Amino acid sequence: MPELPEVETVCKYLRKYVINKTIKDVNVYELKILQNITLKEFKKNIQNQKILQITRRGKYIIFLLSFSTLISHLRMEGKYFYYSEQKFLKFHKHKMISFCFNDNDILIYSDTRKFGTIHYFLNHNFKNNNPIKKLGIEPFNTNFNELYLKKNWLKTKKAIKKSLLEQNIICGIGNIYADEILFLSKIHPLSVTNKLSLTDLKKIVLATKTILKKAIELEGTTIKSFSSFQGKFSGHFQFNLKVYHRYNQKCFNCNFLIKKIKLSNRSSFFCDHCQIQKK
DNA sequence: CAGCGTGTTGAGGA
DNA sequence: TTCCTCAACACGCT
Repeated sequence: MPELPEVETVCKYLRKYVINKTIKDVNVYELKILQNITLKEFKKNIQNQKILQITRRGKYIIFLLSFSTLISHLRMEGKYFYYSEQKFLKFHKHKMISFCFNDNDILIYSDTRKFGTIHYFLNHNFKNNNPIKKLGIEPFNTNFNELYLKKNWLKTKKAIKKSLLEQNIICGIGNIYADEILFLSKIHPLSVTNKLSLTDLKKIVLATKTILKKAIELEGTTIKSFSSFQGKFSGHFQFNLKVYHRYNQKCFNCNFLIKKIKLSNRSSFFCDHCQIQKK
């Protein structure tokens, strides 16, 4: 579900509700959510820590606590819910973890497919550790430009669509926005990555920044199940999608029909007529 | 009932 | 090394 704009939106709402709250206790319902720490150690350490800051890196949400760091990934369907009453806990069939604050408000992480993860560090030194360590550049970083891509894609022969999804080069782009970026850049998803010209790379950079910025403004894309917070805030970027999910519909530029192919088992939508393939 | 999927990882093979 | 496909994770939806 969530790509950079959706995660950014979730962060925005989380900040609104839980900044400066102190965690009293935590309940873990699905042990597998904890990636790098035992339940015992986690529970012991997190008590009485205050949430100082909430930031995003790639598709990860980073909770900076008084003396530790909690890093959450929503994978496909993870969602946060916030309540002032404990009784709402029982309505969440797929909850993986819940936090209870000093004022007895609660934050629930719910995930129907249970793919979500939490990494927990006993300090603030998370940047030099996985999963954050392996992430590539942020799309809004000023150093993200055509020269960065040229350098990193010099030897990359795979399809450009796949390259865009590699989080260790650029982080935050997922299947939806990759298709949209390539459409706006007029580049075919099967184009060989290192055959792209500097001009093409420049187009990709510009399209990436433009699309992600717009999607953040519209609070993300709601196709199937995405809601950013409390299950009731959904995005509006779906009304701005130019190719994604538009199979067999007319291209907004040229009226040819949008095509759909499978690339690494993921759907790719594109316009065969507008998007040029470099072999 | 079978197939699908907005994400990530690892195995196995070419 | 590099790249690919497939499976796994688990569930609701079509």
